[in-house]
Amino acid sequence: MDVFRQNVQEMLKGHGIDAALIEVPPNPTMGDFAVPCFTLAKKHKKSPQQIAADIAAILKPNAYIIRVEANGPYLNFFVNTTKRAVRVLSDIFSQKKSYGLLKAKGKKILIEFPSPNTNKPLHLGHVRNILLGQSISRLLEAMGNTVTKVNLNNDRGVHICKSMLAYKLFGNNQKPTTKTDHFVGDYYVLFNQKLAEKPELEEEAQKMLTQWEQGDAEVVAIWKQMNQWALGDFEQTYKKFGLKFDREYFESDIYTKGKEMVMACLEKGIMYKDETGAVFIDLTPWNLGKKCLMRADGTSIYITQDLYLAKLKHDEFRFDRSIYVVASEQDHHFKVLFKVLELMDYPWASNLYHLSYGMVYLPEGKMKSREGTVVDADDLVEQMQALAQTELDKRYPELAQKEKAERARKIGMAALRFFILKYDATKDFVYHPEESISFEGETGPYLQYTVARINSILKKYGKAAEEMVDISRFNADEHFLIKRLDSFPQIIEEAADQLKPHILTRYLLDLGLAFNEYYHKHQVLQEDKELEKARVLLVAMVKQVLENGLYFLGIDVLKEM
RNA sequence: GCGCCUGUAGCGCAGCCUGGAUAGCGCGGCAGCCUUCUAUCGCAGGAAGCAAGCUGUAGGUCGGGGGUUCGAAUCCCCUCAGGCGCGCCA
Repeated sequence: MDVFRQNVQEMLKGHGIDAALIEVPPNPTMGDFAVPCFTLAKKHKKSPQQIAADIAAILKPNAYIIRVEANGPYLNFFVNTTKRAVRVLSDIFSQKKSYGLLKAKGKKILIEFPSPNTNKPLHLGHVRNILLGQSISRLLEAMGNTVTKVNLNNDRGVHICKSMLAYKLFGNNQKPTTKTDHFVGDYYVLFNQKLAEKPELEEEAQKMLTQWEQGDAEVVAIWKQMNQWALGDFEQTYKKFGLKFDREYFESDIYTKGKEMVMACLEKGIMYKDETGAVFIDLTPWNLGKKCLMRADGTSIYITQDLYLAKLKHDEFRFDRSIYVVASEQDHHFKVLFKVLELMDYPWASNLYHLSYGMVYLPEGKMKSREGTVVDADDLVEQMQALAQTELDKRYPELAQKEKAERARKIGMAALRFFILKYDATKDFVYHPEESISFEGETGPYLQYTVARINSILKKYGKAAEEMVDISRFNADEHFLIKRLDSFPQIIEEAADQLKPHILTRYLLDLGLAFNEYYHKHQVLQEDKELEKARVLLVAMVKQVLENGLYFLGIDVLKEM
């Protein structure tokens, strides 16, 4: 715990004030810590104002807390800003990239994402999924956990058969001419178009699934071919996001094991067969209704394989916690899944967690993959980079093509990542490409630009920042910046504990904003060399923290914009 | 019908879990700083606003009602509106 807060706690010990009452005042001019005295009023039969004044008069400041003031019904504590500055700056200076990291937690955490279906390419929704998964993985690692990233390929089921059927009927054995996952997706769209004319296709797709499960040679051959196309080029998309998995699962490998688990439950009486022969579980006591786990014809259902996969993941990794990053549309599915596993008596069932996230819309409206009106992930990445490129062309027509393309890539991705991660995951939002790439406002490029500005100052300074500076030269604005830097480790911990990257984005914007205000008010490089040295250290540390924070969002910084 | 999520300035969001001091931030307004072949370390006046920065300013029944509390955006109940789900799809 923070040495300053500890001091406040100790000061309050003899006054019957619970440490839980200590809070941070809304405004920095009110001090660094505060205690509201309302609750003491009854006990002491005095007004809170009087109590605050009385206690303030008795409390003795020390080396850490240099001032205690009564402010109306509040007790306000002011820390020794010099001591804080020394500690914060030397922490960042010595820890560099590790500033904000914690070794303590040491849990084994599994995180599953983005788990695509192999009948269509990745789209905007997957992008949110991937960005959340990556960011949360990094945050959890920062807390000293071992994070295992796994991906489940949903490569079997009726939906897969639909694109297969369309290809079989209308594909004329054509080979892909486009990115191969897109090629597969086009047949899924085609299926749904043809379905409007020929409703019997629905039944045919279902029949195809049965044939697939029975190992029909022709069906399996089409399946293999199309899956290879889909999966092969998913890799390309993952690469653009720098995404690698520690373990990949395939639904086609595991679904039969799920059926075995269901059969076992049937024997134990946890599940039952209805009059048609389909297997159900009754979850009405938990207000989750009845759930079918196996069809009368013996074919498996999505949840069936998920039952086994949960167990398999535990068998393989002995996780302390297993996180599923999946859209909120499936909230119900996961409630059911976790409840069934609990009823099956797996002790680890309580360590499963569904990280649910909302929809992403575009200004044009909702995406429908059946109609092919999705925003494709690859197109989106490309579009963002093109937007960044245009911006750079305007500003630096002289810049070498190669350098410009590299900057455009980083800026485009930063725009995308930051815009998507800045929203609370539970919420739906509209993605505005143009707005996200703006260099002003709450964007990734704004923060990259802030870092680039600092780089520019440091470059002009010409030397490395030195640790030993005259702290007494810092003014209130500088101490305010330092206070911000001081809170970074807590922010990381909070974002990691709550699995909420948006807490971090908010912090980084605050810090960036605070720095830019400072930048305009005070000149870093100047005549007074002692002051210059101190300011150089401060801005270098601001840069370090911005970079550390952006890392957890997967955003690269640039030397120059 | 039932369940879950959401409702905070013109628009987009944070704050709600862990109740406290004037409800923050961004975009857009307005007024400036400023910029105008480099303000990413720099700065005369005028004009313009092409601007990736900053300041000030306007703008709020925290969806509505009730309750708990010394104190409610925050907790509880009711209610209205929107989204998602309640599949032998995934």
